[in-house]
Amino acid sequence: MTAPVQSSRRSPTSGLAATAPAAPEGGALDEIGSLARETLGERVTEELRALLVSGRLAPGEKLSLRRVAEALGVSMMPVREAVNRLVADKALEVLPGRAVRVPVLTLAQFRELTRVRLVVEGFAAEEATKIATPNQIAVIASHEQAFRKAASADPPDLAGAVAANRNLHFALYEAAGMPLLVETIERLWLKAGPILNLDMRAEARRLDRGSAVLMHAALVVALRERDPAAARKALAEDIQQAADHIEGTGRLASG
Amino acid sequence: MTAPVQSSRRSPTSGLAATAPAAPEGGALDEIGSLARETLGERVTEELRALLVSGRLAPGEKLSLRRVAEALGVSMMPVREAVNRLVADKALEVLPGRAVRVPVLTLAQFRELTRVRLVVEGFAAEEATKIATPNQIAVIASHEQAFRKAASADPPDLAGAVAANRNLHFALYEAAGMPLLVETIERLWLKAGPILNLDMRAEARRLDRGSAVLMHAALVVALRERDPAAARKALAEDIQQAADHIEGTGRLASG
DNA sequence: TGTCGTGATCTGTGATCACAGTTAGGTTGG
DNA sequence: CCAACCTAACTGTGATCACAGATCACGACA
Repeated sequence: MTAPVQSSRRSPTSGLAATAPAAPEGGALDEIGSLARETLGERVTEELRALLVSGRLAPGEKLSLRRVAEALGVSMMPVREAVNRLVADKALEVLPGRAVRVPVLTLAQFRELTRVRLVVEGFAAEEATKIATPNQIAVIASHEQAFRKAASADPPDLAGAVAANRNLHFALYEAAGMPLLVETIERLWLKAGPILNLDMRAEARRLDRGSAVLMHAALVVALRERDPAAARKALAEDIQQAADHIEGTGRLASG
Repeated sequence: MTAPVQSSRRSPTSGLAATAPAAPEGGALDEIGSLARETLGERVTEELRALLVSGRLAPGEKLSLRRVAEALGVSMMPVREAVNRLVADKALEVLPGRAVRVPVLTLAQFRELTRVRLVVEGFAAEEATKIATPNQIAVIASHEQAFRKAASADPPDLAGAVAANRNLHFALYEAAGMPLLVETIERLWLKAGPILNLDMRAEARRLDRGSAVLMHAALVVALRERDPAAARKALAEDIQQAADHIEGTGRLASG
């Protein structure tokens, strides 16, 4: 005896990043057509992904299929599907005892992740700088502004900063016009999110120090001046400084 | 009333890449400890992945959960799990009508895939060249030899060439010592495999022309001479020439 | 007091069933 | 002879049940 399933749609967490087929200027009916195409399992997957990249699921935290199912108001089945997908992506891991948890990266793993991010996201930044439209650049700049505001508010709007940071980066990557590349980067963020953003939420000081703000500003300037190398450099420093900070916190596994 | 599930282990397709329990020289108890923690769903996933990268599943080919389940002697459930994982990776896709099939890449998608491969695999080649052990280089060279033999045999051993080619590339990538990077590359191959290898199987001529053989040879030389830039160049040409050839076949969707 | 055994309760996995949607094939009416 | 409809057999999705294994707490024994 459990779930009144199909209806529950008040997820407090994320705004689904729909790959919606919807036409640009759709009439009233188009929404319906694209709406129903989404499976419960996919919805749960998006939910968990959002939780991971935003750091609301901490490294080492354990998940229970039944627990999650109950919390989301669905049966165990769609949760199973979602968790399996994330496990396949190594965004979650199953312990020998069958328990599912958010992986705790070792120092070596985290460094490798950072190196890969530098290569892939750096490439995306270069490409984006070459072909971004003025409109896209404006959108990126607006996210930059939102991040700056959230970071410098008193008290700092941590959740807002995390969201704006994500929006800023992905607006940049999407401007490169390479969907597969964006997809690859999303997978990397799924792994980095729990530590990076858990930390950002925990320590407001890092925001105040403002290194991220400076790097973001430099990035926008590079975009406007169409300087791919500078864009890559700014992004690389953003990633590297965040990574250095994380290493300093000692929250990584020794393995 | 159907399947005698747990036992049936005679899948006609491939030799499971077993994480086999048997320890080489283990003391009496050691074997027991590491015993198979592999799930049926994982096994099916590996099966399908192997089918995809080797090109035995052609682009556009449709899959039926029930059909695959029966062919593999398992219930629908593990197949569902495997297919879901691959769909999440976009290595398979679900059509509006709920049918599952191997994606048919558009020309634009294929070109993007090639560009991403050049960046990521090129990076891996450089890193591998820097730190590969002599032993690893020897293994890579042996795969190169196997590929050359399979390609130049009369008649050409197409399946052997495909396998040797895969082994060669991944031995190289693994030598970079970055597991996450290898994982990323595997996902790219999952998408490229169906077209690349379907074609390699279909057209023996490409092997005879020998461009792949030459690039591989140059790669091994670069490894031995510790020349990262040369290694990257050889690999890039290998990838690019194969891609150019595929574009010429016109098997890509117009999209 | 410390330690081992034991059982209740949790875990994910797999099977089976029910269902809604689509597709394809065959038949019937024009 | 062609077209349209209608039925029957498929599709994946989701729910429910059964099960093996692991964990943890409680209790008994040393």
